Amino acid sequence: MSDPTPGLTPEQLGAYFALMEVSSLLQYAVDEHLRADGDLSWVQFQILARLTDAPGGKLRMTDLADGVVYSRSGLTYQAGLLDKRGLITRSPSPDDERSVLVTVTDAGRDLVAQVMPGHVESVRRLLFEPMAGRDLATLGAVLGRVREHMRANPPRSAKPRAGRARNA
Amino acid sequence: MSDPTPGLTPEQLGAYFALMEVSSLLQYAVDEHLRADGDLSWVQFQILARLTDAPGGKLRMTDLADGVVYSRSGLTYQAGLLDKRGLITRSPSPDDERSVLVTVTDAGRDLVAQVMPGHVESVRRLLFEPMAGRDLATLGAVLGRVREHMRANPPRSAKPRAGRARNA
DNA sequence: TATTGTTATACTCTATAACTATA
DNA sequence: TATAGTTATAGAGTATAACAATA
Repeated sequence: MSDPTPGLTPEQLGAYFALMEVSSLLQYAVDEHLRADGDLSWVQFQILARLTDAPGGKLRMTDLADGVVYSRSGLTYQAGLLDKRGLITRSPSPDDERSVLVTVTDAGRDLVAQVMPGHVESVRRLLFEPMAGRDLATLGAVLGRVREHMRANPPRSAKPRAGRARNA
Repeated sequence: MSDPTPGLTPEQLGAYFALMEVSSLLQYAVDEHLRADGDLSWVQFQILARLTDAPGGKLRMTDLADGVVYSRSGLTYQAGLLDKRGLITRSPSPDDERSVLVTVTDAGRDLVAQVMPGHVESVRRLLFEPMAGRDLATLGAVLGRVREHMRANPPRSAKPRAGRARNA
């Protein structure tokens, strides 16, 4: 980090570490709130939030896996937990009998609504409070571009099927 | 996310999600490389890198816990693994008999050196390739400021002692 | 009493591979 | 044959609390 960093300028290195630390601290804080306010992990919250946002509150497992989890069995596990708690429902898709349609229940929507204010407030306080309007615009633009770049350039060892469904 | 987001503008929400996804993808990719090139996890790499960077290659467990891990037992666990592999050494501190001084071994330094090029190259390719010089400057500055803000504002439920040593 | 660190334990989450069923 | 999903299993990592030792 002092010297053995050929290929990255000190400025880049600093930005890299700052990014990793900020996201780590943010996720930790947010996770804590979700846990306390609704007994939800970050992954579970994301699943519920995506469903809440989807038309009809329904998504296929595959669509859901996309971006939330890095393996299918991981999603099955999390969906199992949410199902047990009555926050989602799973049923075979009419279109494709192989697919499973996941649907948020009313209880699921209620829980999201219950947890959202505190969640959002954490993010606002920790991430955006110290940020000027101009900074926000740049940050959003840059990170958006980086995200697209990363999605288009999956790690060389991207698994053909078990990998993050993002690559599918 | 469509509506239930009082307190965050759509722009903020977008930046928030982009940040989380970018850091998640980056960490995943980087972790994969570290694992493949040196059988190291991200946490283990951070420990070794910090030691490599420290004067004399030595740090106390407490200093090391700071920022790397969220519990002391977690650090003990990771240090145990690195110790077993001969990458670090642990010995009682002369100054304070309670403390343990962790030292990188030559093998540890070698491993860091071996892993660093690929690591840095991943980061460069994924994170900085799509980034303009001006973007980098802003990103670094903003994230640096956010990091300071977060360090100064630990989550309300910061544990008195078990918490991330950062708060100690 | 407070701090440093370890240990025991329990638990969560993840990933791999094998398997079923449908397209 | 390829895709969607589940299951079994095994392993990595984490957190809590209890503990010992030093300041």
